[in-house]
Amino acid sequence: MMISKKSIYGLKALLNLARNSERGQVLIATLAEEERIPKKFLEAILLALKNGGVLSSRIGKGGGYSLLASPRSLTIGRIIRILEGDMAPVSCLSETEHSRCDECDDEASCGIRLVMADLQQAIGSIMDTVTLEDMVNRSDAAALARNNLFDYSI
Amino acid sequence: MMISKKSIYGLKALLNLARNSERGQVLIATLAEEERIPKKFLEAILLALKNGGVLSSRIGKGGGYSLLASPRSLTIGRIIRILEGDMAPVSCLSETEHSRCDECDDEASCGIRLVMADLQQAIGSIMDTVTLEDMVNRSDAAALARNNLFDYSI
DNA sequence: AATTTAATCTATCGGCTATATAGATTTATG
DNA sequence: CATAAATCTATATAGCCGATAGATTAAATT
Repeated sequence: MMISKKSIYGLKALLNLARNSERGQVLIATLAEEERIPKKFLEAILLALKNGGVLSSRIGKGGGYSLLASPRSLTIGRIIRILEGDMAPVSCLSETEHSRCDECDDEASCGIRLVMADLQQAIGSIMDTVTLEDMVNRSDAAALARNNLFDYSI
Repeated sequence: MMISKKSIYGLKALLNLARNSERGQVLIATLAEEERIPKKFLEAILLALKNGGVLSSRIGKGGGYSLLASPRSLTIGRIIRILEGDMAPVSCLSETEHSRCDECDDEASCGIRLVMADLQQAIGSIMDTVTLEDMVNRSDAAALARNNLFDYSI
């Protein structure tokens, strides 16, 4: 039921890029350091995101990674699907490989599947709606609110 | 992001018990066979559910397991929490152990955490609402609809 | 008391996946 | 050509998931 570190790291890196669009190409090493992510691990993650069409990269001097999609159109769901593979709570609801349930005779009337389909729907309605930009904005708003509180409390 | 087999097995066993309330005490072996669950594995699951206050058991001849809570009041969320431990999408949102996030400076303004909190809320609003009885009813309704369709299509 | 039944406890195991690291290679820049 | 940086290949380690085996305890029946 938990999101992997891979996805968290990926999200952090993307959020960093979204926040610093003026920097152009950013080095893996820079992202790794700023977000405290194991560099080698981040390599694989960014590569996957590139293959997923979310990032572009340039090799060699002056190279690095940059966002391909706009933060306003890039949903967290798309990112998680690339890194996690799927967001189905049970395998018989997988969007990619329809691996049918070994154990249940009739999928259509499986009570568990029915509930899980609702759950999948609820998850999707958040994940496929919230964008990178939304996350940045919400984060900024929260930080601001916190600072204001801090100012007055002293 | 997926629910473990442990939870699926547990749910199936509980649904079986909910459907056959007239049987009284039911053997692990019976549940294992009817639901095609590895018996030894099911043992541990039922034991956990008993310790979670959901089942009662009787040892010895004529013994077995039976539901302690009523199917109408037993939510799927409660079951999953017992078997899965938690339903938090990220560890820093865990309900049990508040394991604070290693890597993020300020939890309150972490964009990822903010979205995941919404997700957790959405998940909970389903899981803590749907009961065993609901699942049985929905399953029956789906099976009925399917059979009717079948009747007319011939 | 003896026997049978069935849950409970203890221990273990293979395999898979998540996380992480190392080194070699390719591609581009100047 | 030298340098910089991504990319590829390979590996390691740990931990957890799913599953199994055997011994033990508790209750019921005879």
